[in-house]
Amino acid sequence: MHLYRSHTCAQLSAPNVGESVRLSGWMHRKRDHGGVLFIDLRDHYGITQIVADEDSPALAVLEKLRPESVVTIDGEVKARTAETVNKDLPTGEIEVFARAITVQSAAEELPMPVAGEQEYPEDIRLKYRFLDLRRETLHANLMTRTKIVADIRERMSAAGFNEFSTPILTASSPEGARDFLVPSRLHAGHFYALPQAPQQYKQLLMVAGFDRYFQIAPCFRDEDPRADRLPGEFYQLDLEMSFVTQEEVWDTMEPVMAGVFEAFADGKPVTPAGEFPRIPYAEAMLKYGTDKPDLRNPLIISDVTSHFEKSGFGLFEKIVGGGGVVRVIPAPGTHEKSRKFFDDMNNWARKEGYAGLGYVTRKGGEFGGPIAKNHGPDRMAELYAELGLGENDGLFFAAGKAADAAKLAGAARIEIGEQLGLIDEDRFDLAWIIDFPFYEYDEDTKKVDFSHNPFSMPQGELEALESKSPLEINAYQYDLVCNGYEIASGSIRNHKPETMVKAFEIVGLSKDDVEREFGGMYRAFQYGAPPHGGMAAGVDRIVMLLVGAKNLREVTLFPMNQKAEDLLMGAPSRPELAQLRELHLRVVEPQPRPASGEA
RNA sequence: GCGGGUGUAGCUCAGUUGGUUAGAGUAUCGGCCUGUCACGCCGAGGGUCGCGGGUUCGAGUCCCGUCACUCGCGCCA
Repeated sequence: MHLYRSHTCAQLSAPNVGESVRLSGWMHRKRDHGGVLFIDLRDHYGITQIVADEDSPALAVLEKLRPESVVTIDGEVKARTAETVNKDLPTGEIEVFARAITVQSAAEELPMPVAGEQEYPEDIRLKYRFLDLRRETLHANLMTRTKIVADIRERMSAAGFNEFSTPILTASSPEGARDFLVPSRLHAGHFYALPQAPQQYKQLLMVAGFDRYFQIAPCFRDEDPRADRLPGEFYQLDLEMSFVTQEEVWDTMEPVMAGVFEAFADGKPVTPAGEFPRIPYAEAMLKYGTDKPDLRNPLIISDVTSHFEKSGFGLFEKIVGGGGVVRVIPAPGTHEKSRKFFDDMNNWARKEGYAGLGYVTRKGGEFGGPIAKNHGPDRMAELYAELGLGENDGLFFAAGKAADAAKLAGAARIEIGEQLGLIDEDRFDLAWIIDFPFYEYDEDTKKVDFSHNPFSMPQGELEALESKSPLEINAYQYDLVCNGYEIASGSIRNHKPETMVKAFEIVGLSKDDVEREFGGMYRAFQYGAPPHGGMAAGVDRIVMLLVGAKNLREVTLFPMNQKAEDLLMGAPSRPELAQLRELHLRVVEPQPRPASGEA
């Protein structure tokens, strides 16, 4: 017989009754009745009940062992009597009567229990991640993740993509996020950088003629995390295609993305391939107040600025007069909501850091609230008619500079949708957001900068760069969104050196800068580069959506905490002095903050 | 860097208006128990109320500071 097991803890059922078997696993739960004792023996595959009584030499050993100890049980498969069958357990028709036990590894008292799905503090979960990962939900999430990744690989291969691994030690590039740097031993004062994405490499692969590339690629960015953004490192489905328009990228990837979602959506509806809405960025910002709209939310924001150019409501008139806008979010069927509901929304907006959220109530056709009073019932009725709102629909107002109003309206749309229970949780609504602006005006630096990816091709190419105002140029750039999350981002790349130089000139970088910062790629484009484009999809976020997790740590094996510390391995840590010397480094400790009064 | 939330036993939490010795469940340890599957029953141990300072006759409770965890803003092409 095998040293450790003849079966897994999920394999035995009625037909095995009478067999002598050997099982190994963790003691999930122990139920000690004195003369008889039950163990739920758990392994990766499932749970089997072990039973021992006074006829078994295992009884005395099992009584002393703590949960999560690892044991090997030799025993006999017995049918359970009708009253003792456990219908909730796949192996519930049988149990294994223990004849002998080998303790492989006894467990100490646990800092956090494995059995049960209680919540535990994040720092303890991370420090004892190996225990946390034994727990049912997290274990299942990670298994789903590996299946999703395998499924992605199959679909990408079937679509004619080839997987390549690109370097991890590479050069720092000045665009985008903060880099992680790796000091060079051989070159004093020089550093490698970990890739923020394999962006330049995959473009070089296209120049090298590989036509369709993909990779489940680790990416590294030294930025502060969010619930949907891991600190430090994350994985992307990175892909690139030659000789394609952006429409072909979408048409190629819709079946892959819809296919993966459908395969793991557990029957929940998914936007079918070929039917992903394509929403221009400007439209998304107006209608949803964000570039990553949750399309499960039926509320649509409208611009009603023209109604308030001359209004009895002085505040809006003043805002509009100053070049601002007024946006509205409907709150359908709120005639039975109390004043508190509307005031709470206003308080919510203030808490979020906005000036406030105005509102109009409407109950059986009667308008209420200060905005309606000052604006007048006739003009309110006119506004409602234009918006197609009914006699029991409330209306929220976000006013201010266009960008601020859009942001508030977008946040309010989400909040109202949630408060009114308008969002169908059991759906995956996918859509492309397209036509992103190529440049944006940075209020802080008072200059024009790339709004997203500087490697994107501007729509209209060189001619547009030379003839149009930078802020009017869109890029062949697109995001894929799902339920309010950005799950992929991509573009058709700028493969023409002269267009690149011009594009960078507009943000104040010279040809020399381009050659220095993107030397490899710039040089490659001098020797025959195919038009190409692609995208990168956040694997972590896709898994998070599919398993219904609210946080990326629930789908990540060994995540770091919010301060980018690995509490299990103890990273980052201080290196030995000798290591620093070898790397030509010296640490300059940060100065303690001066005590108040000394400054 | 900034703002919100949380912090009481290993863990999940309660703790009134500032008032006697800070409680419960669970886990742990001991005892009992032959059909449980979140087994049950009896008992015990377990606390710098995150930390520091202040107000007060008296602080888990009020004030100030700070730390940890977390969510968000900035940031993330």
